[in-house]
Amino acid sequence: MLAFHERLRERGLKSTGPRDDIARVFFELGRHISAEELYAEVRKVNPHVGYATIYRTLKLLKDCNLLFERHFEEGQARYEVAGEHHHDHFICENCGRIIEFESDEIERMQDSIASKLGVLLTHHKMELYGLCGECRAKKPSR
Amino acid sequence: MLAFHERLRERGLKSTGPRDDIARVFFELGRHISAEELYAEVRKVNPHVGYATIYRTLKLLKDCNLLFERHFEEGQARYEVAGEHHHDHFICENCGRIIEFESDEIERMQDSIASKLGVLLTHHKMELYGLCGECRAKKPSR
DNA sequence: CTAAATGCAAATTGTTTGCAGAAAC
DNA sequence: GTTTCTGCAAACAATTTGCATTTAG
Repeated sequence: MLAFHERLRERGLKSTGPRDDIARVFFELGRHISAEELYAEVRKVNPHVGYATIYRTLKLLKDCNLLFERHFEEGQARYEVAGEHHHDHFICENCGRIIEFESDEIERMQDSIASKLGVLLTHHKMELYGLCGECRAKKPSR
Repeated sequence: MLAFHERLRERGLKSTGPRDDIARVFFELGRHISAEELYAEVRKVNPHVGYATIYRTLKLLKDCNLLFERHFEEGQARYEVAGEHHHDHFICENCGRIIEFESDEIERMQDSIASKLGVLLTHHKMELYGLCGECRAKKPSR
C-alpha cells in the first residue's frame, strides 16, 4: 500500500479514492483472485467503481511489480500479491483450490534444460492439475 | 486420418467434405497451429468452410484424443497432433518459435511433489519462456 | 428419409478503449 | 488550471451457439 503510493508518486500518477480502494482490497484479500471477484469485493466498499477501473488498476499494480497475473486453465486471469521468490501452482479441478509450492530442484532443472536448448529464459510456469486431498477423499472415483 | 474415420464411425458421426479437409490439413501441417492459421490453410483447399466448422472439428479431434489443445501466453489456443509421450514447451517471446522437450526427471519430480501435497494428478504443464538461440544472437540486449 | 453437419450471423466471455465529466495536485 | 482519473458504454478478440438449409448414410 505504502509501496504503491510511492510508485505512483515516482511516476507522477495520482492517488485516488477508487484506486486506493481497489489496491487495499486486493492486498487484504491476497492470493489468486479474479477480476470479477475483486470487482464484487470492491463494490462492497465502494459501489461506484466500474470494471474498467478494476482492470486499469490491476494493470498498474502489475507494472509496478506489485502483483503477478496468472492464467490457469480457466477463461479468466487471476492475480496475486507479488512475493519474493518464485513458486508454482497446483490447481484442483474439482473445487478450484490452488496450492503453491516451491522446488529448487525444478528451478535448477529448468535452467539446465534451457542451456541444453541454447535459449535464454525470462520466466517459466509449471502447473499441476488434479484433485486435492479433500476432493480426492470425497470423490470415490478412485 | 484413418483413425479419425474410425472414431467417427464408432460414434455414429459422419465423414464429410469440410471435416475431412480440416483434419487432413491439420495432420499435414502438424504442430502448434492456431485456429486462425488452420482456417486460412483450409480455405486454400476449400474456400467454403467457416470458422464454426474449424472450431467444431478441432473439438471433435480433441474429444477423439487425436489432438492436444495448448494455451500459451497469447490470446489464442494452439493445437498439436497428439503423440504418445508427454512433452513440455519452450516458447520464444520474440519470434514465437516453439521448442518441445522431454525430461524424465521433471516428470518424476512432479510426481514427488504431488505425493508430498497429497494430491492426485491428472495432467500438468511446464512452459519456459524467453529468447531462442537465434533471437538471442540477433538481439544484443545481453 | 432422418439424423447429423454446415455456414452464417448473432451471442458470449473476459478484457480494453474512447470520451466527456470529475478529481488530484 | 492542467493533467490524470473515472465511469459508462461501446469495441474487442477468441470462441461458441441458434437456426435454417444441406448432406451423408
